[in-house]
Parts: sequence; C-alpha cells; structure tokens
Amino acid sequence: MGVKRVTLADVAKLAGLSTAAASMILTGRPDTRLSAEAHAKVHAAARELGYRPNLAARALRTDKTRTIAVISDHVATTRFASGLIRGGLAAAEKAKHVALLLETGGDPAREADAIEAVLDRQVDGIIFAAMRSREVFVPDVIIPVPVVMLNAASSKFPTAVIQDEYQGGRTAVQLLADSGVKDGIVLLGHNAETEQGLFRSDTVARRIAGIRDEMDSRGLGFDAEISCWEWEPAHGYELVKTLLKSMRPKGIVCLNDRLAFGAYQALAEANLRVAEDVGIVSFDNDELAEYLRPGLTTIALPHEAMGKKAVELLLDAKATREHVLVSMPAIVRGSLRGAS
Amino acid sequence: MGVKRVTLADVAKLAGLSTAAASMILTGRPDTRLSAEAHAKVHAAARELGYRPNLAARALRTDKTRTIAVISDHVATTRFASGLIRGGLAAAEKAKHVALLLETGGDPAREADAIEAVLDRQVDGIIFAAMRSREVFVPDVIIPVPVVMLNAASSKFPTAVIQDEYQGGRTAVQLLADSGVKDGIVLLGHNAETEQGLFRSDTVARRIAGIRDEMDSRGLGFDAEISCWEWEPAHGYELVKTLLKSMRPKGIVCLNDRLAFGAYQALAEANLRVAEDVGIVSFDNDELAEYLRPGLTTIALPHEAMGKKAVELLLDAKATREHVLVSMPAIVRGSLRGAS
DNA sequence: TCTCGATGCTTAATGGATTTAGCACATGCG
DNA sequence: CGCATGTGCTAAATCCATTAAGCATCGAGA
Repeated sequence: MGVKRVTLADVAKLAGLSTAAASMILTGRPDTRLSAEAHAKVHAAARELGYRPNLAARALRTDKTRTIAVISDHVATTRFASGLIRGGLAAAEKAKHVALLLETGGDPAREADAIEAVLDRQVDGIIFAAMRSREVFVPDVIIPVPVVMLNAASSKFPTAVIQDEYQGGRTAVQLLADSGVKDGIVLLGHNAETEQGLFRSDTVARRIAGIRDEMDSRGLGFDAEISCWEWEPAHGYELVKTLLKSMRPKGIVCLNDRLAFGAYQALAEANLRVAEDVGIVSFDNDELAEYLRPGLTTIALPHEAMGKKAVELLLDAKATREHVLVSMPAIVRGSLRGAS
Repeated sequence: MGVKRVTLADVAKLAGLSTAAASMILTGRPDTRLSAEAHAKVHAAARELGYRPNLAARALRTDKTRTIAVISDHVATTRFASGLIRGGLAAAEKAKHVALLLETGGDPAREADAIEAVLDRQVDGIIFAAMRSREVFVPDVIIPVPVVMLNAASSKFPTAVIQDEYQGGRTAVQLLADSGVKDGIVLLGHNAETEQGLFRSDTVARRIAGIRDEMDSRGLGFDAEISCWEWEPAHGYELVKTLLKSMRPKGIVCLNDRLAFGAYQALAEANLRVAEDVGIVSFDNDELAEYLRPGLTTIALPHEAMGKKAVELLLDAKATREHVLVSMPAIVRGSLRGAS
C-alpha cells in the first residue's frame, strides 16, 4: 500500500532530461530528434527504477486503454462459451491487451448497463458474444469504439465472426456417406421452425442447409426426420427409442452431441452397436463426445479460433467490416465404420 | 466516434456552478454545505446532458477504478472454472464493479505479466483462481491491492475461498449409508499419494478424510479401495470391470463424476442396475451427472457461490483474512435407492 | 458598531502522462 | 557577417475529476 509509484518525472530526473523527452523515448515515437545517448539514458533510468506507466493518466490523454470488453449473454453454460472467451483472451494477450468480461444473461437492461460500464472505462473496443446466436443486441447507446459480433449478427455492427455451419453440415454428411452408409439415414433434431429461422439461431438453418445440399449432391435422402425443440440427451433417447419400433436405421445425423448421447443409450438398449450397426455423426464436439464408447464423430464448434479471430478483427483498424466464417473441423472418432 | 464526451465542466456550466460543487454533489459527499437547490440543478444538468464521469480521470485522483482482476490458470477446461467466473462476475456487477479476466495457463512468466498488466490498470483488487488447487502462485511483485485466493491457498495471501471438502466427504457417505447400503462398499479413485497431498490438491485429501471419518463414525468400512491416478471415464470403466470379476459391490463412492460415468458403463455391461443393485455417489456435479440414467447423485462443487464469496471478500475491506469454507451441496438423483 | 461563526460556494492545486509550440545553439550558404 | 535551416531538447498546456483551502455574505451576540 505505502509504496508510491515511480512516475515518469522520476525517470526523467534520473536521466537528466525532461518528462517530454522521457515520454517520447519510452513510447517509441519514430520522428523524434532525440539523441541515441538520450534514448540510452532514459531506458536505463526506467529499468533501474522499475518504471511502469500509469495507464489511467495515459488514457486520459490518449483515449487508449489497451483494454477491450467482452460482453456475453452467457458465460458459464457451455464449453463453447468458455472456448470463445479463452480464444479471445489469448489473442488479446498476444496484442498486449487485457479484457473485461461481463455477463448480461441476455437481459437488455443489463446489456445497456454493461455497455455504459465499459465505455466509462474507455475500452478500445467491444465484442458482443452470444451463446444463442439469434439474440440480437439492441443497444440504443452510441458506441464510439469498434464493435465485433461473436457468434451473432447485427445490422448495426457489420463485423461478425461466426462458424461456417453450411460447410460443417456438408462435412458431416460426407463423413457418414464415406463410411459406407447409403440408406436408412435419419436426421435427428431437425425442427421445421428452425429452418425458417424463427426459433433457434439461423446458424442451425445453415447447418441443415449444408446437410441437405450434401445429401442431394450425393443422391441420398433421409428415411426419417425427427423434429424436436430441445436437444438434450433425454430427448435423443426417447425419440430414438420410439423410432426403433418402426425402423432399423443405418446412420443417424444428430444435430448436437447431447442428442447423440441419448441416441447411444437407446441403441444400446436395443442391442444395436454404434458404428457396426448404426453410424452416427453429430455436431458440437461437446465434452461428452470423447467419453462415449465408441467415441462420437462430431463436427466441432471452432470456439477458440472464433474468439481469437474476433479479437484480431477488433484490434485491426483496417480489418474487414463483414462476416467472417470460421470453418468447423471434423473430429473423427469411432462412431462411424472404418474410422479409428 | 466524433462525439466528444460530456465533462463535469459542461454540467457545472449548465447548472451555473463550479466544477467543484458539481463534483461534490454528483459523488454524493455527505458533509457538504451545498444547498438543496444546487443539488437539484446539478442533477438536472447531469441528466440533461447524459453526463458520465471519466473514470480514467477519477482513477488518476482517487486510485479507485471499480475494476477488479481475476487471474486464473485455466478458464476453459472445466465447468467449475466458468462457474467460479460467473459467480464472481455476478457479485462484481452487484457491487458496480467490473472484472478483467486473464488466463495464465499456470505459467509463472505469464502470471507475472498478468499481475503487472492489471496493476498498471490500477485494479482495486485481484483474485487468483486456480483450477488445480495445489498450484501456488509465487509472484515476486509487490501487490499493493487486496488479494483473495480462489480454490487455492497461499501463505503470502491469507484470504482464501475453498470448498468444504471434508463436509462434502461426510455427506457423500451419509447419503450412501442412508440409502441402505451397509456393506460391499467400494472407494473408487482413492490414491495413496493423494492422501499425503503429494500429487493432487490437498482438497482431495480433505475429501477423503471426510469420507473415512463418516465411515468410521457409522462403523462402516470399505471392502475395496481402488487407486488410480487419472480420473477419466475410461479409468472408471476399466477398474470397475476388473473389480466385478472378483466381487459384487453394493455401493460405490466415486471421487468424481467421470469415474462414476465409467462405472455406469461397466455395471451396465455386467447387467447390474445402478441404484437397485449398486448405489453410487460421487463428486463434482459435472454436466454428465444429469445426463446419466439413472441420474447421478453427487456432491456439487459450489463454484458460483465460491466466485461470489471471493469477490465479496475482496471488496469488503474489513473482511476476514482467513480461509472461508463454502459448503458443498448434495445433488440427489436416482443413483441411490429410495431417492427420486 | 464590530467581531465571530456559520453558510454556500469558488479557486486552484493535484494526479501522471502526452504533445504542441518553441527555445537555444550549431551549421551551411551566399 | 547575416540569415536560413537543422538539431536536440524543454516549457507548458492538456486530458478530467477530486479536494483542500479560502473567499464572500449574512445574522447573531457583545
């Protein structure tokens, strides 16, 4: 507590120069006419005193804080969320920035408060991250700093980072088909409303579009399409259990890993083996996917890559002002025949 | 971009008073002799102009930023981590603070950098959160602000928030015994070194101490104790599979939910029913626990409560300077007989 | 009438850095 | 020699709010 900070004035005094000179040297200004000797003296003095600039003072003059804000609707719910954050933090650290993290729960009032709170702290940019992509931020506040949308879109802020669901959808079908499944294919989790973008995010609509286009281009079709609103293991379990009464599928495209988990349980009860009897491919690369036996082949959400990209766009003034699609990698495990 | 901020001077001018008066009124100083009329005029002016104080300027004078830092070794790995963060963010928000989140990967160099980065930004306090409790921070830097350790302990910083593993251990055994299991009890995941605090965190040692004390006090004993280093589903599966060759357990205390998940799989293969044939109780309340069928009864890590507590301690100047134990709630599901 | 104390407010210093304008000196050129 | 130009550096303003110190004014008491 008691130790007073070393100021620029202290450094300047030790170096025998003015604070102006010290400032210019330490901030590394290019066009300066200060001598090499002055540079050396200032740097030596700064090192000797362990000088650290007071960023509040600097911010007051420059309006730059080397701090960004990540305003997210949900932080804790999914691994996806923490992946985004982790990727973002890493990219920020690389750029010598630091990030404020705020959670709003999707509540517009808290969103507005969050925006004010971070603007008060003069952040250099804001990332709005949404876990449910459909939710749109409608902040009336004028935001005088760059904004990047992460896993969300907004007409007001054109720069956005989203995963390439369309390509992911195509890849999923590709993997299933390449594993030898040509018929008896079931789509699990599709929802009519979904494709119209009414309820869930339209990211899911794009995922399904990719799935359908790849099916079509291979001359394949679904023998059944099972809709459901919620995508939890229990739903996957019930729906597949019901399905098995009327048909014997050879392949299942699950719209997320939790549904797939439920499907595994239902198949096991019916003494059907995953991979050998029924190939399964899914989406998200949830933590679950690795634990299942056999391991679940899934199209991963590239969370860290997205977080990283968002920060890079935010900090790069001349970056594109458009949507950036991050590709979704396939994580191949044992739930398809012929895979390891 | 172009809009210049409203300053206190603008407010003062509109109110027809000095900035000093405006400042005193807006910060709500108690001992002021300013008239009620002045108060009204300043508040009206501030509202009319949409005045927001420049926190950088304020910080320069007061050394208070209403910003805290959470420096964590791992952010993305576990739900536990995000729970801590979420709880912390919520508490910070309530206290009108905002939090910087930094991740160090447990690397001392990055830790040191992180500390400098947040001290430069004049944070009001720092929380060091560790996901692997054993890891100790050894920052040589003098930290002139309050520090709270979260899920970790340090001789240098006495204030710490940790979960009450001992009580949790006792509760687990209590639930198992109350469900009617009196013998054939197996401990899964215990590790000799663990209890000496050599490898894993000593939080686990406390957990085991609680388990043993509760067993003893009920006159119970373990028929088998299965050690293993890693606590992933695959290990639980293999170990229980092996165990079943030599005995038929009636109850299993798993040291975490992933082991329990593996145990479920091995029991299912042996046509043993969880709850009816074998009662299972576990720790962590992992996401998995809810998905399993029957649901896994587990002693939860009170992550959000811990994060919340840590922030409260940090911001309360006259708070205790000791360890605070947060109790671990039991989440009762179907894996024990007689439970729902 | 004069002094004293309260009342209501202002002036000016302050925090620590950045940055514009410009000073003092040296050198080059005619 | 005188003037323009260049070189190396400094003085002082500035960012914006907080806050100690102090200035008028007024009423009351001596």
